[in-house]
Amino acid sequence: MTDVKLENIINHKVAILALLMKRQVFKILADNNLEITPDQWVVMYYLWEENGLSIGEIARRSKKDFANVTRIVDKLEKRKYVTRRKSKKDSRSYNVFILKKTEKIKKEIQNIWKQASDIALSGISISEQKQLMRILTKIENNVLKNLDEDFEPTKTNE
Amino acid sequence: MTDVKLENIINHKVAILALLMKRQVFKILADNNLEITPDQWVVMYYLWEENGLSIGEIARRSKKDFANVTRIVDKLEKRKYVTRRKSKKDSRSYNVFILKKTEKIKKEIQNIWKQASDIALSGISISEQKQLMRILTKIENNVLKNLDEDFEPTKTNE
DNA sequence: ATAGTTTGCTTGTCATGACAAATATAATAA
DNA sequence: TTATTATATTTGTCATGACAAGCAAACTAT
Repeated sequence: MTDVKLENIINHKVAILALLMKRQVFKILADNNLEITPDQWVVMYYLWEENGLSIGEIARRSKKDFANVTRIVDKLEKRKYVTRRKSKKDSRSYNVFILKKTEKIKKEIQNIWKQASDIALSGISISEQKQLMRILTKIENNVLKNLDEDFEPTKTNE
Repeated sequence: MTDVKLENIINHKVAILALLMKRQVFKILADNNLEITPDQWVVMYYLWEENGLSIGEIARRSKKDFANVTRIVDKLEKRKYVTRRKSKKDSRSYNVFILKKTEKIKKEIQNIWKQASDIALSGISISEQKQLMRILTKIENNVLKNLDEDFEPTKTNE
């Protein structure tokens, strides 16, 4: 037998789709001369939701790696989109604040995500969309649960 | 208004899920002491399907960037999984061939994908799975179509 | 045949992801 | 208090993705 069909594996399907979608957003961003990346925007998004988050909190919310969030914030800081300020409560920690410059591009970037989403979902009914999101959330939880288990392999001390 | 909810954007949903799934497969590969990455395995997969593909053909089939396929093949070559041979038909081109060493890990890696897939899909019925794959394929085609359009912005000469 | 174009691949650069190691500070235990 | 441990962040390394530039071979038009 020809064994596993890569195209039928959900992991691969999702990986390819994510790749294509990211490529698409990159192109739209480039076409609009926005010098910001999708991941930088994701970090800014969480700051718009709650300004002054710490690096660690951004990492947790965005599900990104701490180290990588550090570097994304570095770049945003260099480009004057955000500032770091040492936390008064915990001097190991930094709070990241959005600067005014971001206001100008906020709407524009939101439009781009909307655009990308509309293209992706064209011809897909609302009920299908809901169904899709529901199943994806279920899968996400499955994977998250499994990843968590790895960190606590034996709960001997509870 | 709080504008766009990132969690509800399909692009972001898929991106996060892809991230988590990749993280999961990475962990499983590490746990099994396999010194090969998911993307390297994807390249090998296409070679198992058809041995002797060119770099370009692998890139097309895997939807990866040419440049990146070059580098993945470099690494696979260094680790003695594949060899490059200059094509007789087109001396710009290389054919990539799988070496015997890969046989040993083939089954093992297939099992890992299967495992990862099973975890992701646990509690999701077959009909939901089919529905999911169908919608994802539809979205994939939407995005692909849109990406293609960018390369031929004005079809004046047809 | 020659110039211009296309194609196949490589190399370089930047952004990111995963992970490990290092640092500083905080919290906790002895 | 002091030693140990935990936490927050940073830095370094490797793999990959996107993209641009470069090179060589193939193709095309004149």
